[in-house]
Amino acid sequence: MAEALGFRDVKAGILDRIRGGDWPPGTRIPNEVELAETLGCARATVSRAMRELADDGVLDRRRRAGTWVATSPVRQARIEIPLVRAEVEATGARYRYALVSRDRMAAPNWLRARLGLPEGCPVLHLACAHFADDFPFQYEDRWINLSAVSAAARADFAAEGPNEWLVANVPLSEAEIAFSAVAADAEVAANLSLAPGEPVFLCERTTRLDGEAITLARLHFGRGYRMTTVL
Amino acid sequence: MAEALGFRDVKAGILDRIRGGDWPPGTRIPNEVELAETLGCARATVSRAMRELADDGVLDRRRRAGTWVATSPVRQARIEIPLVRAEVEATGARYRYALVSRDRMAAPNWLRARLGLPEGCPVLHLACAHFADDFPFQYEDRWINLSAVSAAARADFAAEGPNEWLVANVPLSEAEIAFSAVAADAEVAANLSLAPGEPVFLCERTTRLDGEAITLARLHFGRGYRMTTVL
DNA sequence: CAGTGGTCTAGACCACCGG
DNA sequence: CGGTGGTCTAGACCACTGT
Repeated sequence: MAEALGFRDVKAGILDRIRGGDWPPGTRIPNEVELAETLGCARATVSRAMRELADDGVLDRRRRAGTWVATSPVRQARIEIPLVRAEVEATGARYRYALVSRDRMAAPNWLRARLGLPEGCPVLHLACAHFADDFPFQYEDRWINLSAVSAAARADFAAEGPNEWLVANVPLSEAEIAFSAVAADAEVAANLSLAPGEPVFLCERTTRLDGEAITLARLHFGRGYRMTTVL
Repeated sequence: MAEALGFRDVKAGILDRIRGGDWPPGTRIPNEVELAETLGCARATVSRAMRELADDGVLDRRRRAGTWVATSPVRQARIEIPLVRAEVEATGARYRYALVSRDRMAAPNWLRARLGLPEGCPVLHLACAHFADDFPFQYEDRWINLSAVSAAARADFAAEGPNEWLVANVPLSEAEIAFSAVAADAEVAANLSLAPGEPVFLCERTTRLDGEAITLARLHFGRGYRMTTVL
C-alpha cells in the first residue's frame, strides 16, 4: 500500500484507468468516499483530484447523481496571451515597437455600437507596429475610451505600447477575446508587408471595468502565425 | 462581521481590492494566515481562493517569498473546443454531416514528418463536410494512423463523423491544438463555398496516445467564424 | 427522502528558498 | 534558520436532485 497519496497521484490513477480502457467514456465511476477508501486517502484529496479533472473536461459530475467519464474529451483548452514583447523575445528575436499614428476623435458609430459608448464619446485611436528583428510581427489597431481613462490623453505612446501603459495604469479589468481569420485591408497589408487580401490571424480584445468599456484592441498577426495550446 | 465566508467571497474581496486600486500591480499582498485572520475564515479557504487567482494569472505566488498582484494580467484564456454537432445545434441550426472522400494509403512524407510515422505507415484519409442548415460550416481534413487504430479501417464513416467515432473507440489521449489563418485552396474553397484565396480560420489538432500519433485533424471553418473565450 | 458532490474548519507536516 | 506556500487529514454541514 502506497503511503501519503497526493491528489496528483489520484488524478494520474484515474487517468490511467480511463486510458487503460477500464473506464470507457460514459462509465460511472466510484464516488468520492469509495475511492478514498480504496486508495487509502482522505475524501478531500479525492475531491480535489476529481474536481480538477472535471475542470479539464475529463469527467462530468452532477450532484446526487455521481461522476462519469466524459463522452467528449478535450472540451476546452488553455491558450497563452503573452505580451507582444515577451512573445517576440521568446523566439530569440529582438523586439522593436513603433507608433504609426495617434489621433483623438469622437468615437465612430461602429465603435460606439460595439463598446456601448455615448454619442460624441472621446476616444484615442492608435496604430502600432511591433517588429521581430525588424520584420513586422504584429499590427495593433487600438481604441481607448478617454471618458473612462482620461489619463491616456496625456500619454504619447511613442516609446511604450498602449498595452503596457494600460496594465500599469488601469488596475484590472475583465477581458473578452475573440479570434478569427480576416483578409488584410490596405492598411494592414502595408504594415505587415503582405499583399492586400492575404489571410491574417486576428485577435480582438475588449476590456471592461465595472461594465464600462476601457479599450478595444485588434491585433493583426503576420504571415504564418500560429497560436498553440499549453497544457 | 460576515458569517461563513466562502472561497468565492475571498476571491471577490481580493479582486475588489485590486480593482479598487488598493493593491496596484506589483503589490505584495498579505499572506494566507494574515488574510484568514482578518477575514475570519480558515487558511484553507484563503489558500484555495489565492490558488485559483494565481491559476487565472491574477496573482503571482512564490514559496518563502509571498504573493504579489501580477504585473501583466490576462496571460491566459480558456477557449471551448466543442464538437461540431453541438456547436451547430447551439445556434439553433440543424446539423448535417457528409463524407466527401475516404482513402486508405501509405502516409505521405509531410504527414510522416509531422506525426513521426515510419515509412509506408498505413493511414486513412477522410474529407468530411459539416453543415448548418445546409450551409457549409466546417470542412474537415482528417488523417488516422491505422497502425495505431486498426479498427478504423473497418469503419465507413458514412453516417458518423471520425471525431465521434474516435472518442467512442479510443480511450483518451493527449491533444495539441494550433490555430491559424490560411488561404483557402481549391478543395477547401469548393467545400466551404468560398472563393479560392479567401481567409479561412484553421484549427489543427494532433492527438497522441502514449506518444504515438493517433490522428491529425485539420478543421477549416466557414466565412466569418469567430472563436471566443469563456470565463 | 437519502445519496452525492461541494465546501468549510482546525490542525498538522512538509518543501522550498531568502536572509 | 524561519517564514511562506502547498498539501493532507478527519470531521462536519449543506445544497442539490434523482428516485
